[in-house]
Amino acid sequence: MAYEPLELEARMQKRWEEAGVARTPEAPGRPNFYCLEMFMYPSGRIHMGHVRNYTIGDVVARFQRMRGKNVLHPTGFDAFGLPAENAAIKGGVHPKAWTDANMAAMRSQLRRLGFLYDWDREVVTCEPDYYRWNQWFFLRMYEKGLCYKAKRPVNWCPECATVLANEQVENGTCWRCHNPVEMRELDQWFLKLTHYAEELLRNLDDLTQWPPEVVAMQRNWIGRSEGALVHFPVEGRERPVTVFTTRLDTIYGATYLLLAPEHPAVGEITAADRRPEVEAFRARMRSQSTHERATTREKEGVFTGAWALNPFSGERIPVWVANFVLMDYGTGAVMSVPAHDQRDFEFARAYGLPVRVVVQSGNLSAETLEAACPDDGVLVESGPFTGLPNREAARRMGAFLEEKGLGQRTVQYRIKDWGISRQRYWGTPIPIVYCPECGTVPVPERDLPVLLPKDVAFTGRGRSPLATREDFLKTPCPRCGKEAQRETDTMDTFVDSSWYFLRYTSPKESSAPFARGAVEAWCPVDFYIGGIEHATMHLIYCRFFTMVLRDLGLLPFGEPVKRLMCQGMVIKDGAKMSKSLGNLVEPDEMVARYGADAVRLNMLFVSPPWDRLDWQDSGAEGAYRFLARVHGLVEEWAEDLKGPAEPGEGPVHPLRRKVHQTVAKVEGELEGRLKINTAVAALMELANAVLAFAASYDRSPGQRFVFREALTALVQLLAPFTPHLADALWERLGGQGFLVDGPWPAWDPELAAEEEVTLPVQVNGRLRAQVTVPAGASEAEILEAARNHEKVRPHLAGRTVVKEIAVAGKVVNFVVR
RNA sequence: GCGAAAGUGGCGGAACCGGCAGACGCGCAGGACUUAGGAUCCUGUGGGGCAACCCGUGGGGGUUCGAGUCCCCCCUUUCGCACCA
Repeated sequence: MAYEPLELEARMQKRWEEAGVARTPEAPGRPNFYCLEMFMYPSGRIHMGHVRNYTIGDVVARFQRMRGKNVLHPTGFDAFGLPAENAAIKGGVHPKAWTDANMAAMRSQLRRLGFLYDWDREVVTCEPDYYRWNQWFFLRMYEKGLCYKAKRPVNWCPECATVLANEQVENGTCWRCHNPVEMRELDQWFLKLTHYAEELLRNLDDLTQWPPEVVAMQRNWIGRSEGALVHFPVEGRERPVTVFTTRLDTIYGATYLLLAPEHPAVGEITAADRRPEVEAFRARMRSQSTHERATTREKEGVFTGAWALNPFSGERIPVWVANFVLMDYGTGAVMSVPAHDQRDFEFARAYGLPVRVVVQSGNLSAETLEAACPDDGVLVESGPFTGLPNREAARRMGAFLEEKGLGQRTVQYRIKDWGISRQRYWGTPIPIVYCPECGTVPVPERDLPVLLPKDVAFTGRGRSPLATREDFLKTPCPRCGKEAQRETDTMDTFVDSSWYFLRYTSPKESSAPFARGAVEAWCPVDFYIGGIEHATMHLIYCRFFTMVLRDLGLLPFGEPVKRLMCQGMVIKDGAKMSKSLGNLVEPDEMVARYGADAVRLNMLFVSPPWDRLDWQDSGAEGAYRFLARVHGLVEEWAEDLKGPAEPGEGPVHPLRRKVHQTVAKVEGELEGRLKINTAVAALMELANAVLAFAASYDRSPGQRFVFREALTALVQLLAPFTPHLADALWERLGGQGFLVDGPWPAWDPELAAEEEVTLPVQVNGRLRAQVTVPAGASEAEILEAARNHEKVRPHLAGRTVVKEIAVAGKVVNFVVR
């Protein structure tokens, strides 16, 4: 029978379904393993990026189950979000209907690919059963002071008509639509990410099974820096201006002060002496978009007319406003030290402000300086601190600062609190009521969930659509009963994805977000796979949530994921696959042609999982041919292999050795470094060896034993990669049940060991011959064999052997003169 | 600009600890079987000589008996951050 993957796969999937093989096993006494892939946004259809991500996960999940573990391998949908709402605005479909239709289509695509998901545990975040717990967490955090409302300048995307979190702004543009982001002063709900900044940073050291680039990106994102707050008295202002600096040692070189255009002190200190140019400058800065501000490199500024006092030197220095000083980092004010900071240097040169060297690291002179010098050195012109090495000086100056009440040492983080308010419909309603009497009142737990109303007007602009529903908006105050108004913003969908992995452990739990016992049994996640684009969004947020839930007493651990892998991007014609570029490749057509097994295998084989993969439609054909050969082998010999077989006497048959080596190789890859492409290559090698063996197979019991062992092992090893074919062939060979429940073949190191080794023989490092010696040969025996090799002798003749090197199992090298 | 990763046949890639460079596959070439083949099977496939041998992992230097792998300089590509004081 020819290899007909469509028929075969349909048959196997039906039988898996009937037998319920995907149900999560919870056998007592077996170790648990939680294999998770980042769940999907229901954008429409599955594309090759999904196929790659989920195939890698499926291989690991199936392998671990074959190894005898209980494996939790769930999936679901990150079902809230803007595209559903945009579709509603554009096409008049309700976001729920749009989402449901997409999920149905994607589910069937996933099933077709044969992924072993326990669909009974599916989590869909737009369901009230799920999002009520978002509201519940919100209230718990509110009680603990980890959730608060504040009026703050926030990132606003005019295109999406909503606020964005700091993490969701890329290069001054919206992470979703890539239009320029503006700053707007809005009342927003925030989660206190900064409360965990230190722990988020510190724990990174322990995430040794995370890709180092993700750790680096998070470290950079958290952006810890040690420094000091220093108060500079300003003439004509009661309160001083406080700056943040990491270079307190350079304070004697601070020749002027800089304020961000938005700094509140600017208005106060210019009030006495209204300088129109200051207001004009601020107005111009205000009119710039975030993107414009972020990309302008020229240093621009204007003198405020005010003067400050350097608290260390007592020097009178001018106060300027500058475009490159950011209001949202530090205090929005900096002391400018042009000799030792490049930005300050450029500014000073542009406006003719004084440059003073205060850390001498050679023979720097203010007159000849061409760029700022940030190097370490010895303090000069620094009052009582002159002569000290600058690092030592920084310590003493910090102590001095605090002693004299001039400021304090502090730590600054770049990471900010997480703004979660979204002025949109398709998300979790924020469970807050505003009462004219009682103020901000949290919705009592017994009234959860606050249901998202179905019918609203999708204006797509301005206020949240929820505000258009009087019956949603107006509600009695939970505290005093008077008429009050609900919060109409919804939550950022990243809240939904911050804890979904916990919900999978007990998805039907109705009295809590998750069952404590179930979470303790399965979590933290053993292996998590997803795209690196979430390095500073989802992967920070879910770590934060885990810490918060731990501190709320809900979890016994503070890190969600033990091992993380980021699969490489699937690109097409040099560009990332995306709907907007129109280069999405869906698996369906190829699956219809070559079968799911071939598509999966090709995806795994063609490059290491974490490398970028430029998609070529042609690849699956090779995988198909390989599978057809294996299929043909089993079809041809299955009957014969039922005949008498016994292990023969004498040396280990080379095919047996290859079998045991291959099991060791594949097992090692799937257990360890996961360079899955080389595991697939090893399977192909084994298949080639079996094919070659079959050509001279003599049907003796001894050979039959070797043949049967080899073919059986090959089929078992294929099971995680190409489960349909493997199960079908397993049945053909007389195997019981489905391979996902094992057994995984055992390998014997003695059978895998080579009896002879072939060593390269070099003369002066150049390859001259190869010698084959017994595996246990001594150094002397190896050298003897090498010396006498006919191709080596001429190279040694008439020369003096200076050195003989024999590295067991590796190489022989003669150094001659 | 700063930071990280990477550069290997016509292509995807392999070489895990410094030890035979190019596993495995695609493609290509020749052959077999065929009415035919874009099916299947066999053989070959880094370059030059077609033998001995020489050259070869972005370029240049170095360490070593031995370097794709380690060190220094340079080039290129990709990714991340982007005035973080």
